Amino acid sequence: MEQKPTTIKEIAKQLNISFSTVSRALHDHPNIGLRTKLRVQQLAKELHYEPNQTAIFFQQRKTFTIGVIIPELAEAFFSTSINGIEDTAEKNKYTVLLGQSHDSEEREKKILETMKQHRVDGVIISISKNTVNYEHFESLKKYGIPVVFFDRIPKMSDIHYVSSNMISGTLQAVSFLIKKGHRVIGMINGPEKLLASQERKEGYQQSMTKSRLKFDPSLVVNSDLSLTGTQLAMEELLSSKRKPTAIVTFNDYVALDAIQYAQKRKRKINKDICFVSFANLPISSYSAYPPLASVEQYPYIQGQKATEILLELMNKNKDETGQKEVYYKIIVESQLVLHEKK
Amino acid sequence: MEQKPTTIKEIAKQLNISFSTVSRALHDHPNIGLRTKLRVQQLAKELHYEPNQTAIFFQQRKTFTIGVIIPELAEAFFSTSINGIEDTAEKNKYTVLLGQSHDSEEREKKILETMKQHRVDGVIISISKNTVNYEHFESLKKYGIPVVFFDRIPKMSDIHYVSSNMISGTLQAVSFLIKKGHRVIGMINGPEKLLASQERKEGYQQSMTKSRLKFDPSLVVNSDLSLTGTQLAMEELLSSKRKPTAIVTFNDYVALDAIQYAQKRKRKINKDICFVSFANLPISSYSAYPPLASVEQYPYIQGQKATEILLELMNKNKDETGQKEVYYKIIVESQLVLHEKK
DNA sequence: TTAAATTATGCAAAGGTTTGCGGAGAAAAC
DNA sequence: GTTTTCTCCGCAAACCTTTGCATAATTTAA
Repeated sequence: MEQKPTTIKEIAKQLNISFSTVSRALHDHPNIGLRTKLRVQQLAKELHYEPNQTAIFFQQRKTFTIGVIIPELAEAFFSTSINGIEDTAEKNKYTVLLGQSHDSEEREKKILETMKQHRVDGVIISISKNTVNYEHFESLKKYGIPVVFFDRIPKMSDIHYVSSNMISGTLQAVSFLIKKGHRVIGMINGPEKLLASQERKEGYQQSMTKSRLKFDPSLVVNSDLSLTGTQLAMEELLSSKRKPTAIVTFNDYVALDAIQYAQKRKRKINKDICFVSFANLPISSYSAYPPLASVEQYPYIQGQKATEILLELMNKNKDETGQKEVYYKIIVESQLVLHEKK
Repeated sequence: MEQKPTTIKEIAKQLNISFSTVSRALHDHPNIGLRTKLRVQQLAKELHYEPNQTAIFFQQRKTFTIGVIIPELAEAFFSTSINGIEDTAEKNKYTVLLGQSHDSEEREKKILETMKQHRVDGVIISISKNTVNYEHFESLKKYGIPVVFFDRIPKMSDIHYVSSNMISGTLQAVSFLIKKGHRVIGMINGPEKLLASQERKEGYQQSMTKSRLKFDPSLVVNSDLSLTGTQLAMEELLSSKRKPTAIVTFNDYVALDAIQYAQKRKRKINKDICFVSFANLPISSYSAYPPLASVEQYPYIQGQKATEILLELMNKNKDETGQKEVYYKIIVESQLVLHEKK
């Protein structure tokens, strides 16, 4: 019973005109008679004509598809940013091909490979925290597939990216704690390789200097963001000589793990020790002891911006090629959000 | 600088053979001389030949893409099930085109439309809770695009689906509470239209009857799953004449909202009132008062199964067409998981 | 050697669409 | 009435690949 989709040829045959005429009629091409145009559009509707996109993709060397690769969908930050990506893409008639690296470089490569084969028009990517090799990104360039990075950005020059301002975000967070009277402030940072970690450290250092406090590098420890990684980091901080009374954590997940660990170690949350973190996830509003405040990074906007840049890059290609490229480096401001006590 | 991708024609020209030979050489076709095969494969590698998938898609009338539509990526249940889908798809060389309905029927339709245009080979969908009209699903059938539903399933006959066994899940949940001594048990159910809601009610009723307890329909209230919806539902239960000492909620999000509301109303959690819910999300492990237990629905497995069915449907099409169709109705068993006290 | 069987290669069509170019026919200008 | 100018439409190529069928080349059998 499966009906074959109507084609332009079919319409042409029934109307006894050439299929190029049909094509033009359907596209409101100027060189077309009003009469025939209407006849064609009429019949097209009757036969439920729908253009064969695969043919068009092929013909136009374009797929109106963008590939999106992120580490982990389950993390609220990423699923929210995908909302921004998807909405923007949809508005511009693009669809989203999704891939998760699960923080494996190998998977990341493989997904990128598949996407290249699927001839995506562009790629948005937040790299795996374990990715050390950047060749697979370079290779996309050769094929003229534009790439926009966001949030987790590789240390490469000549790339487009959008990220949130971690330096100023950290500044806000640390200043907030200092204003509350804390003098010894620890930091559980993420993997050192990540740009985001470096910026947090930078921001931490800046605000300490600003307030004429000593910057003690031993108070900045790294976690690989896993539960045990965070616990190790906490252990290190809690057993440090200069007992920190407040800790800034890499994100809310780390914060929650850290808080649980602090409780296990008999620290009274918000008395013995306070927490401030990043991401401002809804999860923390349900938590028993949420961090005092969290730096909102506006993932939706980041996704949106990244997509807008990509759209521009994908369309530019046609017109002005060969000009020296300008690289977009968009910084989305972050904002410390206080968690109200209930 | 942008190099044009190598085509089969290019290889053929350089080797002075016909491009059909090249095609066959690259596919290890039996009718091909070993010498030429090697020569071709050698050159293909040198020129970094990569087949133009869009051409192949077009030629084969297949895109190796499956569309996945879910209500909300941010919900852990769905993002986990997508993991199952993506992994299974990837293993079979399929890619995933993603769309979120955000629980809007209109968006759902639109996404489906776009996916149809993109000529996806099949669709996996968990429908929006506000979808009342099912025409857009029917229409896919006409085009021979197989659809597999999961978790949120429309009330249609002749469909393929996978869902978790809510009846037995609810049975486990309620029995658990009864065994703990509760006699008056309330339920905050989801929207009545959802099959999942009906099944929960069914399970609730069954276990009451089984234990020779009276089934009181006024103890089963519905929430639209929003915060206020849940609060309204809670208000109704708390003000009911027969004070329930335990409540089964539609999912963990509802549970957390309900628990917060109960606290606001000065109920002591796990003393005055206990909660059991569905989904078993990691979120609840961070919560101050998580539900006592939660019914794990194995979203990853659901996604996996749905994809496996879809793969089968997509491949069947070719061979045996016209046979009367068999509809898959896969029930994934659910499992009550107790939350340890710490 | 030659005929027969086998193996390797080429030809050409098909899949649906867009688009530059040329030409037919009609309207306008002289 | 002839030429010029438009307006509208058809032809055909191109995008790249796969594949059935025919044919050329080679091997095997007689």
